Amino acid sequence: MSDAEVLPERTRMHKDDRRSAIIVEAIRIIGERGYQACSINELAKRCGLTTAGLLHHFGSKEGVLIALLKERDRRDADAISGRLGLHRDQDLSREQVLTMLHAIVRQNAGQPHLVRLYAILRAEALVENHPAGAFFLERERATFGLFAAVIEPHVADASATARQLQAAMQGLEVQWLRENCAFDLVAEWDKVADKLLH
Amino acid sequence: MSDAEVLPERTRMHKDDRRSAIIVEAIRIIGERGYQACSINELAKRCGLTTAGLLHHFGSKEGVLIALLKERDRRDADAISGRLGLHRDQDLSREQVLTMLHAIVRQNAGQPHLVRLYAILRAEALVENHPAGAFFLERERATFGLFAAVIEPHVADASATARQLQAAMQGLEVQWLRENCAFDLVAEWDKVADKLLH
Amino acid sequence: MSDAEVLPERTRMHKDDRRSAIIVEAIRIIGERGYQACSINELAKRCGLTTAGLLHHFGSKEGVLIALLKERDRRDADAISGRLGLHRDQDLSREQVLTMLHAIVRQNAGQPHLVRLYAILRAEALVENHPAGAFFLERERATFGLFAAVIEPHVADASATARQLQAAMQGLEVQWLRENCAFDLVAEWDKVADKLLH
Amino acid sequence: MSDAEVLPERTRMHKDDRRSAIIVEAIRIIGERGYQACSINELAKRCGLTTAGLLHHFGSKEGVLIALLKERDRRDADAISGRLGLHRDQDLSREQVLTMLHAIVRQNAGQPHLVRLYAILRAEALVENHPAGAFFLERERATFGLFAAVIEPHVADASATARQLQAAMQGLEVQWLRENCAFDLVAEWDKVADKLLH
DNA sequence: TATGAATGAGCTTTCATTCAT
DNA sequence: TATGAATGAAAGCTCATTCAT
Repeated sequence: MSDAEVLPERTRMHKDDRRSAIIVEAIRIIGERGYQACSINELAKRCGLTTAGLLHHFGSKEGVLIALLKERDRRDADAISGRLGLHRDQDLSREQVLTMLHAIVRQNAGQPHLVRLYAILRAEALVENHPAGAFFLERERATFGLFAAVIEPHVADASATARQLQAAMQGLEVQWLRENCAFDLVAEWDKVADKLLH
Repeated sequence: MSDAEVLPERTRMHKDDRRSAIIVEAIRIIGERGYQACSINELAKRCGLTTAGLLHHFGSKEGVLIALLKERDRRDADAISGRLGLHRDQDLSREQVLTMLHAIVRQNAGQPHLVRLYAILRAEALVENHPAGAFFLERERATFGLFAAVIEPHVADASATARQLQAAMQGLEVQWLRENCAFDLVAEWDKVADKLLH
Repeated sequence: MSDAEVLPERTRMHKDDRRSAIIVEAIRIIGERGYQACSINELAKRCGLTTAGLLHHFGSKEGVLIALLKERDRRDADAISGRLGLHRDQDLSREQVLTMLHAIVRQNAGQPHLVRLYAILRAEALVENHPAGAFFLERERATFGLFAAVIEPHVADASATARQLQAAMQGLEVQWLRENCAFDLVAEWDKVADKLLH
Repeated sequence: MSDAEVLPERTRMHKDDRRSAIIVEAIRIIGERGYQACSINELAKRCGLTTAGLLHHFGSKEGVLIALLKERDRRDADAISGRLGLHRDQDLSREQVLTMLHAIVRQNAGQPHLVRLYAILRAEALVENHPAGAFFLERERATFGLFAAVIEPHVADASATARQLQAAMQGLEVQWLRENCAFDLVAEWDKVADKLLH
C-alpha cells in the first residue's frame, strides 16, 4: 500500500514499448523467484501499472511467460545458433568449436540474471503441465542438435559428447549461481570443454 | 475428476510411523510440483489426514521440507559417503573410483522420483531465502569435497575435476528427467566420468 | 439458524461509497464484538461483498480499523474540538464550559453504538502492539489537553480536574452500556461535572 | 517448536496446585491480551503442560475464565467488602469512608497486572454473550451497592455519588494503565474522591 | 491503452476441543 | 494426572482473472 518501492513511468505507453518493458521486468522477477512463485500483481507493480493493465497485454500469467520465452528465443537464436548455426554447412575446426562454446559461456557469464532465469525455469519446467515444459523440451533438443552437428567431425560419439557438453555447461552454471558467481565460470568451462572434446 | 484419489487409512498412527508416511508422500508431491507450488492441504489429503493433523507433526510447511531433507540426508550419507567416505583414509584406485561413481548413478537411476525431487529443489533453492537454500549450499559443498578427496591421487587439478563430475552428473540427470528417462543414464554417465578422469 | 441474515446489494459501487458503507458496518460489528474478535469475513458478508473485495479497499483487517479511526477522528474533531477548541483563544465562563461538556455527552447519548465502539476499543487498545494503541494514546491526550485548556480559568488544579472529568465521563459511559442504557447518562453526567468543577 | 521460552516445572502436580498455578498464569496472559485474544495453547505452554492437560482441569477455555473470576471474587471479597462490608451495620464517618476507598486504590496501585485484567475484561465483557458478562454485571452492582451503603450518611444523593465514585475510579485506572502507570494513581484518586464526597 | 471493483478458489496457520491411552 | 494424535472450523490474506468503464 504505502511503501511504493519504485513506481516508474505510470504513463500511457505504446503497445510494443509496454510489452517490452514488462518482459524486461518479468525476466528479473521470474529469475529471482521462479515462475510459479512470482505473482503478476508484483510484476505489474514493478512495471508501474495495474494487474489488469498488465493482463490487457498478455491475457494471462502464462501468456507473460510464453511471450518472454519467445522473445528470449529470438535473441538466443542470434547468440547461439547465430554463432554455431550459421556455419552449420561448413565444417568448423576443433579450435573454432571451442572458441564458439567459449563465446557462449562468456556471454552468459556477463548476464547472470539471465542464467538464473534459465536455470530456475529449466528445472521448474520438469513438473507436469508446466507452461514452459514444451519450450524447454524443444530448446534443449535444438541445442543438443547444434552441439552434435558442430562437433561431429571431431569426436567418435558426437551424440554422447553433445549431451555431455550440454550437461556440463548447465551443471556448471547452477554451481556458479549457488556460489554467487564466486568462481570463474568461463575458465572452468574451458577446462571441461577441452576434456570432453578429447 | 475423481477427487477421491487415494484416501488411505484415516486411522490413528504412532508418531514415527505417521512422520515417515508423510515424508514419503512429501517426496512424491514435492518431486512432482516443487516445494513452493505444492500445498500442505493436498499433502495432508494424500496422507489421509487433516491439514491440522499434519501440522501437528511438523509445525509448518517449511517444517515438512526441513524434516524431509534431514531424513534424506541421513539416508544419502549411507549411500554416497557410505560408498566414498568410508574409504577416505585409504586411497582408491582409479577403477575403484569409477566403480563407486557408477554405483551412485545406478542407484539414482533406480529412483527417478528422488532424482526429480533433488533436481527440482536444487534449482528452486537458488531463489533468495528459500528454506532449502542452506541445505543445498552445504550439501553441494560436501559432495564436492568427497569427490575431490577420492580423485585426488588420479588427476592434476582435483578441485576442477570434482566440480566437473558434479556438474556433469546433475546436468545429465536433468536431461534424463526431461526426456522421461528415455536414455540410459548410467551408460551416459560412465562415458563422461571416464573422460573427465582423463 | 438463518445464515442469510443481511445480504444487501452485491452491486458494484464507487470507491468512496463502498469505503463509507464498509466503515459504517465496521463500526457496528467492532462495536458489537471488539476488533480482535470480529472477522473481516463476517464484515464483508454483512457489506454484501467478498472478503477479497473488502480487502481490495483496505488492504488488511488492520487497514479497516485504521481507516475507521481516522474517519471517526475527523468527525469527532467537529464534535469535540469543534465545540471546545474553536473558543480556545477566548475564555469561556464556567457555565459555558458546562454547557459544552453537556452537549458532548448528550450527543454521545444519542449514539450508543459509537459509545460502545470507543468503550470497547479503548480498553482493547491497552494490550501491547494493538493497532489502535497509538491512536488512543494520542486521542486521550488531545481530549485531556482540550479539557484542561477550557477549565483553566475556573479551577485551581486544571490538570487534575481535566483528568477527573475524562475519567468520570468514560467510566459513566461504561456503566451506562453495561446497564443497557437504563439510566439517564446526560443527567448523571451533569451532576458529576458540576461537582468536579467545584 | 524450538524456542521453548520458559518451560517450567513439567512435573506431575497435585490437582489443586496445578489449578492454582494455571489461574495465576491465566491472570497474566488474559491481563496482557484480553480473553478472546489469548489462546489456551499459549497458556498451557506457559504453565508447562499440554493443552489437553490444561483442559483436563477446566474443561474448556471458558471454564478457565470462570474459575479465574470465581477465584478472584473470593479474594476481592476479602479486600473490598472485607474493608467496607463488614462495617456495613455501623455507620462510618466521612473520614473513615475516604480512608477505606484510599486503601482500595492503594492496593490496586500495587497490582497493576490485576488492574489491567479487570480493565480489559470489564470492557470486553460488554460484548453480547461474553462469558464474563454476568460476572461483571453482578460485580459492578455489588460494588455500587457497597459504595452507596457506606456513603449514605454523608451525601444527599448517595446513589448518584456511588456511581460517580465507581466511574471515576475505573476511569482513572484506565488512564493510569494507558500512561504506563506514569502518574500517582492514589494521589489522583484522593483528590477526586474528596471532591465527589463534597 | 489502461483502470478499478470485484470474485472464487486457494493458501498457511491457529484455535478449541475430543478421545484413546 | 496428563499426554499425544487428530479434527473441524475459522482466520487473514494472496492470487489470477473478469468485466464495465
